[in-house]
Amino acid sequence: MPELPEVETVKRELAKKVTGCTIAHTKIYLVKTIQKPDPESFVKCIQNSRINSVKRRGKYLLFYLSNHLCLAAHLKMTGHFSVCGQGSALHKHTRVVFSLDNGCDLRFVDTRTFGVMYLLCQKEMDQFKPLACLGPEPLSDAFTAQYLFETGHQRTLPIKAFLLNQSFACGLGNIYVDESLFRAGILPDRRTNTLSKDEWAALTLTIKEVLQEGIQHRGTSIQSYTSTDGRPGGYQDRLLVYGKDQRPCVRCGTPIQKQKTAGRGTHFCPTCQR
DNA sequence: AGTCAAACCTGGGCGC
DNA sequence: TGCGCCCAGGTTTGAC
Repeated sequence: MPELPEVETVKRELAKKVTGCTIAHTKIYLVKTIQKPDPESFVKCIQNSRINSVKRRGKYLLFYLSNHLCLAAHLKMTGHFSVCGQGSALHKHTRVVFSLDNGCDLRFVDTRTFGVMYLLCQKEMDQFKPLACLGPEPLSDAFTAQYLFETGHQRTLPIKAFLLNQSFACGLGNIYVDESLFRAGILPDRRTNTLSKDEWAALTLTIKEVLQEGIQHRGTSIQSYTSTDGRPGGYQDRLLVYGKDQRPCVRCGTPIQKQKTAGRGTHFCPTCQR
């Protein structure tokens, strides 16, 4: 399940592998992956465009192209990109293939078919709602304890729901939210209006810490995620609560509990988190 | 303003 | 071995 560290890892690898390449042709295997424009226009517009850069915003991968276009891709739960030789066998769940002028394919493979792509004009990206409504990047200077406090302290939703809402903090998903809350010692269903300034400060730090460590270890590989060359990430070995239902807490030994909060499987230590 | 459920999907894990 | 069932999850949408 790609969250910010996984998407960032993919972005860095793709930037090395496809920057400067030209898209010679595109084949769409699953039409619904292409959300905008219609598939014919998508293929036509993208043909012969050069990939100038690869960036990330929240969980979106952004391919900036030579003709003032931008290809925005969201991996959702099981989407991933791979770069491979054009002769190599197609994976069963291949959804879109971009054939590049260097003899390689950029392939989008997505088992559960939730992943989506949009082709946008670079100048209309500010008005494109899914990108426009994203909150600040958690690893940016704009993401401060003061920002979180001001955004959260008058609301009454569970802190977990708050952090999963991409318009407050973009890029966080289920795994890194559980890990950040554990490290900050805050229960996932605490209402945002009950957090003290110190707790907002602690949470700000643990979010940045957890995401940075996630990136350092090239993301978390659970179920399906691998980076562009099929190598798994390594952060799953460092998780403290996510997926640890009934296992002893690393700090106090209390069994980690699992409950549903904000509609998500949520892991926490009932002793260390208050 | 917030909650909840449904929708979109497939594969893995479970019990039988 | 194989069947049926449930669950996982990011995001949007709509009902309440």
